[in-house]
Amino acid sequence: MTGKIRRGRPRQAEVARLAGVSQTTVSLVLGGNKQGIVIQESTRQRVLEAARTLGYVPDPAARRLAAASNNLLGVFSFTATFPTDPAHSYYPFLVGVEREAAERGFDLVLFTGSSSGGGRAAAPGALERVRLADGCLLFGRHVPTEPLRRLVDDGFPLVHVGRRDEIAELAWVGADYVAASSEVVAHLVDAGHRRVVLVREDDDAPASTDRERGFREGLATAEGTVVRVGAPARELTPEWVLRQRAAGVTAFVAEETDTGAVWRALHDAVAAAGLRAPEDLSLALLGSPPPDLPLATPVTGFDIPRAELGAAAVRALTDLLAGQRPGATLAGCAFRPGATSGPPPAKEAR
Amino acid sequence: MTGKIRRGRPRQAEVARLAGVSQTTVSLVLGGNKQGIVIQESTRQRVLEAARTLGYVPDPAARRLAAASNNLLGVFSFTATFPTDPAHSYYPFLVGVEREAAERGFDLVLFTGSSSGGGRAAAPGALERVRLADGCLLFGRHVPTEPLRRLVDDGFPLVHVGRRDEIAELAWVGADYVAASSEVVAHLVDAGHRRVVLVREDDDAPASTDRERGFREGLATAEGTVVRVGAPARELTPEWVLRQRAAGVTAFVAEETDTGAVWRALHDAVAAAGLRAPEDLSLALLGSPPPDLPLATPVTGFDIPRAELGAAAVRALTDLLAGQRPGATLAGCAFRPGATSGPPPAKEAR
DNA sequence: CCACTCAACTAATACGCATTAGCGAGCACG
DNA sequence: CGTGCTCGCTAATGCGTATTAGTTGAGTGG
Repeated sequence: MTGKIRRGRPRQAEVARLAGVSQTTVSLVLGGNKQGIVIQESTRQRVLEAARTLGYVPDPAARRLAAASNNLLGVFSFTATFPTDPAHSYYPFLVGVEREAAERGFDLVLFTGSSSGGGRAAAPGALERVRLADGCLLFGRHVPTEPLRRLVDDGFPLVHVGRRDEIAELAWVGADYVAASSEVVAHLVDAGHRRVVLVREDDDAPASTDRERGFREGLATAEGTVVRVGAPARELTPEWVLRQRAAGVTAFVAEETDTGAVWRALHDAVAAAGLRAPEDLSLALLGSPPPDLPLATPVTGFDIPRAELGAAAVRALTDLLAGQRPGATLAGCAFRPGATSGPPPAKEAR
Repeated sequence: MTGKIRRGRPRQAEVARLAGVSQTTVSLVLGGNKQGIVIQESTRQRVLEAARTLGYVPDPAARRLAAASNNLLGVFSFTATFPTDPAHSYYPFLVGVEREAAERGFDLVLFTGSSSGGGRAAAPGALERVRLADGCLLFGRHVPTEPLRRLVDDGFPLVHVGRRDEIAELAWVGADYVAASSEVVAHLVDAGHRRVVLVREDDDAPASTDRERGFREGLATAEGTVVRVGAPARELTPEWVLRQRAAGVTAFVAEETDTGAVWRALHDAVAAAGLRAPEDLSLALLGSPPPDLPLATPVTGFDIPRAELGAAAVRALTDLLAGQRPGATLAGCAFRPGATSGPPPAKEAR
């Protein structure tokens, strides 16, 4: 059978033969030539010409094996990178990742191991595959610690997108939720609110605690309470809202989570109580509203610069590759004035 | 520079030393051992034990070098894979691609060469980079023929997503636009329309000509005109719409393109003319509306099974890799009744 | 004119694993 | 007691590239 023609990829040796030089010379011309070995221009040109003619492309595996690099950056997440529902995807990050990687001459390897069968269970050792690339970007909060530590200990360049503290040596880039949350709350306080409530999930993810910290910072002299809810939809009732208002609360702040459950519940409770923002009270969201819940009015809050974070992650990773220790990047979030907040209602102010 | 400290990962050789066997034996025990070489159980156990003790993990690069394939499928397009505007992206295809690739144990390489700098000009030889993978998926209508031919001639496994006829040996998978377009138009004709206009871009991509063919087939006895526009937004004016109507046209059909420009322009022109679908005229789209243009009413047209096409492309590619010739796949599109079409307005019918 | 440097390459080797060929011991058979 | 086999394992080699250690031929200086 002729079908299995493995003629495909030309090797350096073939380029060498065509150019009438040694394989070493080809490697020197086409590879990095970090040693600064001098090659005559005419020879160089002959080699380049031959390589172009044959369509030579270096083998990433061989390159990697020979202890160099292969211009490949990995992208790994433990959920599918392209889930059926785009709302849960890393698409916004990937926009920045692709742009920045292209700019720096890297191609991207999407490790699909995690999503095998479209199911949940990741194959054991799936993470190990990333070693094919020069370095790897990690997405999502659910990357298990143990296999990760292995890679980190071996000095494999890794950058986690999103804050990640339990492995000290693991580089990460994240958004500055503290500053952004603080800014949103300060905006409310400036508008005249004296009592503000933060509603958050009962969960201690860094993203949540950061927001709470920012909330407190932004309060300054105003008074704030934090309410932790386990089951938002059940606990955030219209009665609860009215009770808070009776106690003098004029502004409600919700944290953003994967599901947007807290914001949804708060929003629904307010509506069910017959109240409207910003006339009767002010509402703010520490993040962006879930994309599947298109509201007529834009919500006061902030936008996470996802594409920028993706790009920053690539930069951090290439820094690592260059042997530099990148400082953990904290990207600023853009304040979104929105239209769900304003001055507290007159009758209740002061 | 001392470089990376190599002490991290143990090699098969070290496992072998600890277990008191040869490296070959370790490879046999831990690797596939496709040859079915017999190893005594006690030896096997000793090797496994040693591997566990040292925390051995195979080096994918070395493994792939030795195995002459790297389990990498390429994804290439001449526009950015993740454009800033998700509407233009291949996301829906990628959903299927990722799923299917994962199922078959392949990782994906996204070649960013095409999008370098976010600009249009592709670096010369960008396509050559795909040789790094075992095979490659091609997206988009604008992949230039010449570099492509090179790869095909070399026997490099390639599958184009979307019909592609000018290179006979190039495998492709596509949607059956002819049948789907025909169905949509027939739906209009059945509803009573006697004069229908198709608006398409002035471009001869197979996807466009197929739609036009389907349009003609669907007309049957009704009368149809095809209008080619170069600059949709400028040429499709409200006046143009009114003129068509005066000439007896009661239904307008637009082709779907990457940008959705034609549909947008048509839609806007109709609205600007003060006309409404389906009361005053019928509108249909040979494809899906751009996702960033959320309309209240669903549009009459058809849905391209993008994820399914992506998956089919991966299957075709792995078939090629296995040495089989895959038949070109034509996936059927689902008719979408929508609510922008109906019977022609009474006063003008007949 | 000979040791000596320098430019421009090349030969040889390492990387970690898979695979192929082969080797020694034990055993059955004639 | 020699031939032939099978079992269980190992030595050797190759994959494609990067790197290190030469090698050669031309020029330089004394």
